[in-house]
Parts: sequence; structure tokens; C-alpha cells
Amino acid sequence: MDDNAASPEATARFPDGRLLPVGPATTVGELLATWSADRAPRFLAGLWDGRPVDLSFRPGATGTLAPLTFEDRAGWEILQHSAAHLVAKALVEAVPEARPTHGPPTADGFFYDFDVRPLTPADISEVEAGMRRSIERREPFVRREVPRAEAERLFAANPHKLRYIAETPAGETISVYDTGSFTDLCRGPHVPDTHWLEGVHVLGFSATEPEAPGRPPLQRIRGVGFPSRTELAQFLKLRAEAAARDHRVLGQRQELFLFDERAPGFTFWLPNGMILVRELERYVTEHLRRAGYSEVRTPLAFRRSVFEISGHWEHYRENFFVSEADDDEYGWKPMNCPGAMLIFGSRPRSYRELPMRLAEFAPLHRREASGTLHGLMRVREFVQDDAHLFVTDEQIGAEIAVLLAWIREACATFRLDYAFELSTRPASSLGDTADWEKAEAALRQALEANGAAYRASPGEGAFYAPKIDIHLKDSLGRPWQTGTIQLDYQMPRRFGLQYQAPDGTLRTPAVIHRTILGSWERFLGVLTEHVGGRWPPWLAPVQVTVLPVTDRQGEAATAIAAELTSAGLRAKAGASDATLPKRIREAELDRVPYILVVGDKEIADGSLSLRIRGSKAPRSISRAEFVAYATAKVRNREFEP
RNA sequence: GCCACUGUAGCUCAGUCGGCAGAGCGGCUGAUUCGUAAUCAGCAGGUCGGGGGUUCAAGUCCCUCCAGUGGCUCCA
Repeated sequence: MDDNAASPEATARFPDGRLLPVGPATTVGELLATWSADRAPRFLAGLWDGRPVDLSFRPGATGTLAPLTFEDRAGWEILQHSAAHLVAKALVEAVPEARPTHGPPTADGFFYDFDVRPLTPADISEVEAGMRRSIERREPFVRREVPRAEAERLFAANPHKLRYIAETPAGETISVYDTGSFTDLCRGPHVPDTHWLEGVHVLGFSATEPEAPGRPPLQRIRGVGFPSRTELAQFLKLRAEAAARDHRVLGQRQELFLFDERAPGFTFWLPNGMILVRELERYVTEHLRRAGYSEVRTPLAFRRSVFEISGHWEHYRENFFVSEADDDEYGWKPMNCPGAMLIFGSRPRSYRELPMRLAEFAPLHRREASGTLHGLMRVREFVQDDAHLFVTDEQIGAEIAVLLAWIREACATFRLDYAFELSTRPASSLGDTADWEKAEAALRQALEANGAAYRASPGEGAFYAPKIDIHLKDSLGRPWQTGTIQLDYQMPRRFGLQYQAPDGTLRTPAVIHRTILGSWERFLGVLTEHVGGRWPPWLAPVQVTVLPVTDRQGEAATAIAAELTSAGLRAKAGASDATLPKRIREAELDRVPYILVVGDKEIADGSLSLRIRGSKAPRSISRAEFVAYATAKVRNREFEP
């Protein structure tokens, strides 16, 4: 190395303002270790002049330097990406003909896609073993910058890598990383060695859509990485707990709903689940009344011609359930909009009728692809808390502000974390650009005017309108779209809807399609996992269980349950067919909010022994006090019992 | 819809080399009458997802269909 290559006064400036000299051969790792020896073991890469670099990088010039740890997003991504290399190395060792394609970090881990025959669980076991071997050997990630021709020679057998090389702009450095005997084309940077990947875990494997039509599908291995086994163990523990909260598990245990292969994707709501549905319905309906809505019910199926007007027949054909009758085709409605449009158009309308807010909770049918069905989260028949608002342009902002506030209020009631997403015009859509731009701008303005943070999702709008979606997460962190606000100029025009303005002219209203909770099905799926089956008292299918200590108090328990029932609570008297501790255990496992125990003592003094879910210590309470306490919790829709 | 995997009692699962279908929980019956997370005993419960094939013999091997699971694609 030529010592004259770097200027003698080159320095690195650290976040705290400290300066350290940079020699021609000084590495980022050495600089960081000098800067903070005690924290250095956590540094997995550096930021040189704001650019992520390997610890082995030799800047040889003046610049700024900051450390990257696993706790930094960029550092986290470097570890995930390094883990992807490790997976690729292990798979190529196990299946030499496998051709790696790309392996990026994702929102919650990493994957690596391979051009290879379909993988099997045995392959994955071998991959895991190979990863462990490499980790034990502590193999360094070694960066090499190579000429284009050299890179092409290295990856001559892998057309995917050759394509990436060809796509690299002329003049850009081509780098590869060696890990033991494995070499991958990669911009880097990486963790220093495979020992950093002790906490890497393979989560699963599957096929992906082919890169191009006609090509075979790629095989994807997914995983997640942590810098230590302890952190991985913690993650796996949380994951196991999340799996126990899976709404499909709880739905069975609590007898909320069931599915049957003779109606795949169609929900059977059991008595307990139906209580949840009705309570949610009531919750939403109370809002509707206050917010000036009218409720309607329109046909479940329409002649095909209606969907040709709405555009669904052209843009949504593959999702229709279709029936034939009287020499015509009927589509089962996948959305409520056509019915609302026909109502609005059924007679002349005045501007005085706007905003006209028509709500409809009707079953909708969508023939979703079979492989996408997922418990309550994705079904083929569902009911939305749906409404269509017919508005003038001037009314749009105020209506959407109310909706945004409403969604936030609902999420607060359920203590749900939510995220707004603004989805704009998709590739396949109706109408002209000007309408779309106007609608997209109106939604954007509404979000910004109401201080709602949002993520932009270009091209993800409905075929007829841009939309603001609400995303909630399930127990494993997978996002699900629930509420939606769509601003539509197309459908009212296609249905020829008009109202007479104050100046006597006929104008076309805009339509806001919106749901607050989304569908009962998906919302309850998310909510089941969110509360882990511990329903807020107002939703709990059984709110109170009254347990007699012995047979002697059986009648008293029945009488108390009846009294609570007439006070409006969902109360059940338990039998004395098992020991009291056993029956308490069963009620606790059923997550009943309130357990009342009645023995001779309670009968003597007219009190109740109350055990509130979440607190093991029972307390004595009078009947009147308990009724007041529990009914207030229910009436106020409090989250905790 | 695509790829892989899975499907045995109401639930969770075991079932070896192809050779009589099993356990725990739950249910029912009886005993026990119990004070805040599992009392004891007995009994019942099966088209081994459906169909076809190989075999003396199939839960087990092969083919096929269905459903579910995890991803992909797509969406409330």
C-alpha cells in the first residue's frame, strides 16, 4: 500500500464532534473502535459521509463517520441482508445447481429467491445445518471490487446475476462478497463475519410468481436475523405467544365462528360470534344516527348490465359469483355501490338533499382466489359497515374530515394501532386523468388538513377511485386493510346521476365510498388477536359467570344470574358439577370478564365475591354495586373490565 | 390461481417395516358438595378428508380430487 496515497492531515469527524486522524490503511472499524472502545462490539458497519460501509472500508480521506448497530434501521438491514447471503451460501452447498437471484431485507426480515427445483423441508434442514457450520467457522465477509469482465466470468453460470451486471450502469463499481467458498454479486455492505449471524432463523420457504410470464417460479426462503441467540429466542417466544392468539385458534376455543370445506371462505357465525357482530353493528349504527346517515337495503344480485355500467364487469369479472336466471346473467354484488347509485338515480334530486349518506350492511360476495383465503381475514362472503356519500365538491373536505376523526375514535375505543395509506390511480382504471388528479388531491388535502400521517401507495387505488385505506395488524404483524375512504367521480357519471344546483343547472355529484371498521369478518379477526380473546366487557359473549360454591347455593346463583340478565348483562349461572377451583379455571380460560362466587357467606349477607378478569384477588361487593359497576363498564364501552 | 407442506375421535396429537384404531383434554354416567386456575372411577365416541389403484392385507405405498397452513399474486 502506498502511504503517500492519502493526505497526511485526513481526519474522521464523529457524531460527538471528535476528530481522529485517518491513515491510508486505517479502516472504519479501527476508527470506530478507537472512538468508542466499549461500544465497539455492537458496531456492525459504519456510515462514512452518510453512506453505509463495511468496517473493513479504508476511507483514506477526510469525512464524517458514525457507527451502525443492529438498533439502527440501516444496521438492521445490513444484518438481514448478510443473513440472506448466509442462506444462499448454505443452499448452494446443499443444492449446487441452485442459482441465487436476489436477497433483500424486507420490512420484517429478509428473503432470498433462487432459480432451482421446488425445495423440500429436507433442503431447508440442510440449509440450517450449513448456516450453523458457517457461523461456527466465523467466516469473514470479504469485499472485492472487480472489473465487469471478471464479474461476468465469475457468474457465467447464473443468467440472473449476468442480468444484474448488465443492468449496472457503466462506470459504477461492481463488487462481490466472498463468504468462505461462496461468492455473491453485491453492493454491500455486510457484517464483518458470519458469527454476527448467530441469531438468524429460517422462517419458511415457498414459491414466488415467475419473474416473467412463462418462466418457472422462483423458490423463496424467508428468514429473520438477530445479532445473538438470546434476541432470537426472545423473538421466537413472542412469535409463539402470537400464534396462540391466532383468531382461528381463539375462534374455535371460544366458539365464535367456524368454516366448513363444503362452503370454503364462507363464515358460520356461532352464537358467541354473532354477539360480537351485533355489538359492533350497534356501535356503528349509533354513530350513523348521530352523523346523519340513512340506512338502506338493496338487492344482493343485479343483472349483468348494472355491472357493465359500474365497470365491475370489465374490471372485476374474475371475482364475481355469477348466477343465471331468465336467460340473463346475474352477478352477486361484490360491493354495495350499484344499489346506492340506483337509489340516488331513482328520481330527480335537489342540492338540498346533499350530502346524502346511504349506509348499507349487506352480505357481499367476492370469488377470491382459493389460495388467498385466510380465516376471517379473507373470506368470500362478508358484510361491510358500508356507506355511500353523495356530495358536492365543496362538501368533500368536511365529510372526509368527519370520517378521519371517526376512524381515529374507533381505533381509540379498541386501542388499535392504525396506519393510513393513500392509494392512487391503478394501471387498469376508469375515467380521465383530470378527474383522478382532482380526487387524489382532495384526499391528500384532507389527510394533511387533519394532520393524519400517511403512506403513499401509487397505483394501488380501486379501478374507479383513489382511496385512503386504514391498515391494522394481526398478531404476527401482517397488515390488513380494514377501513377505506374512496373519492369517486366515475361511477356517478356512468350511472348518469344528477342533482339540480341552486342556479338551476344539473350537476353530477361526487361519491365517497367508505367503511369505518371495514368488514365485521376482518375487523373481528384483527380484534380477536388484538385482545387475545379477552374481550372488553361490552363485547364479551358472556360478561358474568355466577358460580355456586356447592349445590346448596345453586338456586341462589340462578336467581342472581337472572337478576343480572334483567339488568341488561349477559350472565350465566354455572353448575356445581366440579370443584370450585376447576370451575374458576374454566371461566378464566373462557376469559369471562367477571366471575361471581356465591357461598353461604354471600347468601347470609347479600354480597357477592367478585373476581375481575386480570386480578386474582376476589373482592366482596354488594349486588347493587356490582350491577352499577358492570353496566357502566358496558355502557361506556370501556376496554378493560 | 401458483409452489411446498398438512389432513387420524368434538379438540390437541401418537400410530415403527403395510399385519386387530390409540392417548390426553372435552362429553356422558356415577361417586364426591368442594371458598377463587385442573377430585376420583367407569362408559360412549372413528367412512383414518373424498374417490380410484397396488397388495393375501392399506391410516401407512401410488394416482387423483377437495380442504386447510405458509408464502407468492391479489384485496375489506
